[in-house]
Amino acid sequence: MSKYPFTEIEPKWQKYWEDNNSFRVEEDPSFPPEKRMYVLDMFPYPSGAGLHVGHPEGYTATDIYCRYLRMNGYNVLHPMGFDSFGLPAENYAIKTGTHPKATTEKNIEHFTKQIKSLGFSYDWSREIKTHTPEYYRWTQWIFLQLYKKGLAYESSAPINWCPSCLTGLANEEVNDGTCDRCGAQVEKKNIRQWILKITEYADKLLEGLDELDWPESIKAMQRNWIGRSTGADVKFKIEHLDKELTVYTTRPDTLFGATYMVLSPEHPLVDALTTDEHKSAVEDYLRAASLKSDLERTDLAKEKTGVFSGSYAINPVNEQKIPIWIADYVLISYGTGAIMAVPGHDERDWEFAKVFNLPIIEVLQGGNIDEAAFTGDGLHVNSGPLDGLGKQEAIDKITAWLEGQELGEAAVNYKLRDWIFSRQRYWGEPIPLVHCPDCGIVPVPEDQLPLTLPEVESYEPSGTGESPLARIEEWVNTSCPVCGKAAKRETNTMPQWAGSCWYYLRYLDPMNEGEFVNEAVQDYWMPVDLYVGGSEHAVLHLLYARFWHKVLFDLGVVKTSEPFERLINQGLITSFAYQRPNKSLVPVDEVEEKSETEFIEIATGESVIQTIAKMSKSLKNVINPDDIIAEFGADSMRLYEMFMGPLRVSKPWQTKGLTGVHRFLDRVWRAAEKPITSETAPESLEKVLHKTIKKVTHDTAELEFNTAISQMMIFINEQFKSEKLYKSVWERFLLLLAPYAPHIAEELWEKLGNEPSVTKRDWPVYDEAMTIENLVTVVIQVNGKLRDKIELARGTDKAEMEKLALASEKVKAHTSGKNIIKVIAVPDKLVNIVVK
RNA sequence: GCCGGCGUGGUGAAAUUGGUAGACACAGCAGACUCAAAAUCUGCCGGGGGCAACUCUGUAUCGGUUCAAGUCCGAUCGCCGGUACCA
Repeated sequence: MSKYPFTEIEPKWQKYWEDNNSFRVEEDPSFPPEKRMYVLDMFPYPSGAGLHVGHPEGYTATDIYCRYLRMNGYNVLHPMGFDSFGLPAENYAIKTGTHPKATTEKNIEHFTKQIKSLGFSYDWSREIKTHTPEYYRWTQWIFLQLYKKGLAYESSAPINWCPSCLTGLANEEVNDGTCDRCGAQVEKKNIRQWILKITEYADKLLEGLDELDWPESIKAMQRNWIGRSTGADVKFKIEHLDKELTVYTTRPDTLFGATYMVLSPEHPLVDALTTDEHKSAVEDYLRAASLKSDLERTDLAKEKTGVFSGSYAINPVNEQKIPIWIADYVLISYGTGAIMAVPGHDERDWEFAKVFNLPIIEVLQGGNIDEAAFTGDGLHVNSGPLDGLGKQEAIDKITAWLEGQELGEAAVNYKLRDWIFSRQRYWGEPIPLVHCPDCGIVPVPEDQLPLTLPEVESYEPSGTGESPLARIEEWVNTSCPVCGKAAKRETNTMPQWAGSCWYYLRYLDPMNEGEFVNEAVQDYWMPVDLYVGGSEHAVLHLLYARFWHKVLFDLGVVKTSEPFERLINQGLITSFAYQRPNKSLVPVDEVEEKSETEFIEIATGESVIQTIAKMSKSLKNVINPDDIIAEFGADSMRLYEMFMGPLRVSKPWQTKGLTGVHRFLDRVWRAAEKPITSETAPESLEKVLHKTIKKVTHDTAELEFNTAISQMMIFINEQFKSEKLYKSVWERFLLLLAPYAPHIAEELWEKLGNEPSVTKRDWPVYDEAMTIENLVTVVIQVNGKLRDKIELARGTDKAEMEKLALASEKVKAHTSGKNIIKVIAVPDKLVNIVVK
């Protein structure tokens, strides 16, 4: 394959852009507000593995879009940085003793080099790294604002504990009972933690979603995660005990069907409610439950277990005595940790009642409660005053009655839990608080920020679960900022999410030493007009960032209620892999390709099928962008990632497919070697150019890059037929190509004798009239089937079309001897003749 | 189970408001150039039937609406992502 000299021109133009600060951006007031765009990529965690092909996908998309916007007269903010606190560097430090800062900065250097080798138009002068004291000073400052607003509290409730990361995890960081980061089994553990009251913002986070231009799937995930439900809290009296038991239910209308109650094993009243007679059985059950992991309590164990406490509660609506059970299918973390069980109309309660032979009463008609719980709507029965009412009416009526009797009240609950914000680790932002024996918890004064990380000798967390910082005496021991007495620093650090919660704000004003971001600069750019990244951040990062932003909004320090106006998830880049008949996957290098559709596993000789899988080291199907750039060039890499398919869907990488776009660029290069003329181009070529400008303009604006590239290929195939290169046509084509393949476009632009740089030129315009053909192909159908095609002048009227259509010999063959019922003519499109 | 999304050639994919299904590529086949190969250029390329003109059929499956359905509606099957004892 002949290769155009991309190895020379790509570094040449990257150096040119850098030397000329081509992409540096300022808050220039001459751009009207609607011509200011903030286009943001999710910044990477600088892992030791370097860039993978997934990173450049989103980055290329935004780069093309930004270059396109600049050529259309926009002032574009397009920054890049690094999410550089994080566990892998610390774990590496534990293993090798290398300072996480050294590892991190080396990785950043590598990432920067890789990112720059793709020719992206970032304003590098705004680069931020979350691990630098200049940056995390303000992360700490924001934490203090949350603390002062009462949104941060200490607690030692049982939390998710990862025994491998030796740190606490938020609910959303646990997948199937395993740690989101390392995959280890998560345990329950009591340890002192800092927690952020994200639940206080549950409603705001929910409502804010409505106004956002985000994918529905992501909004649905966040709504589902917040999990708002409405119902009622109901108080139950307990027989022979002066205590009340409050339960939360979404179905207070089924109160007459409550035949027993269930407490979570961790419920505070368990002890008091257990009678002597049942004590040993209950204790055995509690012990067994505490030993179960989350995974065993949920995924694996659908079989209901439980134990009777010996006590009874009184149903407030009918004074019925109902037994109180203890069972681990009730979670302490949701609602009140206790439920009223209505086995007739709740699947879980039904299953439990079947196992323990508890009574099942029908209070709502419509199902067969001997077979299964009925959860639909219907008329109430056996429910006293609710009889004959439907679901919603009954809920309203009983809730009002409970409130009147002071037996309960309407209530709202959320699945969302507060956010465990502290990590017992070294490589994160120190939480800027001091524990004083007299004054209690005291914030570090803002003018003493940043509170920097001390040097440590060992990165191993202390055996007690405390952070390695706890062992640095000279750092931990400090004086109280209020009373001056000896005090101790908080030794927990912040989770990795902290830095990424607000980085988009710091890009606006990265050098500001007096405030986290200047107000006028915010007004100029915010909110983020387009945010592009992977859907793996659908709940975690995107929910946390929205939470912080809303807090900052309520504090009056940011002006928009939402940070990211429009969000797009790029699809995952997958790879081919091979699958055995039992569905297990085989690494690529253990398979031989017999033919296009036949593959065998070398070791066994068994045939396997080709399938699509995530890239992974174990499947040996990971593609390294460096190799691709070395062999085909950055422009080919960029173009291929966009040509593979729509940005938003996942698609498999095929290096073979890359040759197509590489050949296209090679053709562009060779086309430029033809003799240049300033003569007027033939109309046919000029027309193809206008169509190309139209399509590329539309598709680039809509981020439909794959079809824009197809159209440029059509243009070059047309241009290639010509012996000459028409300067005016060629120039405009190079401008279209520039956002997509900026290096070759710059080089060929210069080769035409033009001043660099193409990035500063105006986007070409098209003439609508030139995109329209005078002759159109009109299709003639008989009963909807294609029978003939005729070339007609554009705008031929219906009557004429019908006449010509009926005159067609091919049509006559299908209409002769039949009755023409109807003729439909769509101008410039088709004629359909309906016959019988 | 629930929520969200997707099913189009050998492969990646196009199809703007319902109006020629498969643009643009990859792979394949044939030819040109070449001593030869690579590269390049040209042509063919959903399936069945036919020497051919042509014809039947085809967008996961079944049904519906319409002059006309990949596109709209209903049901079913399959795949992907999320979530799951949240009362």
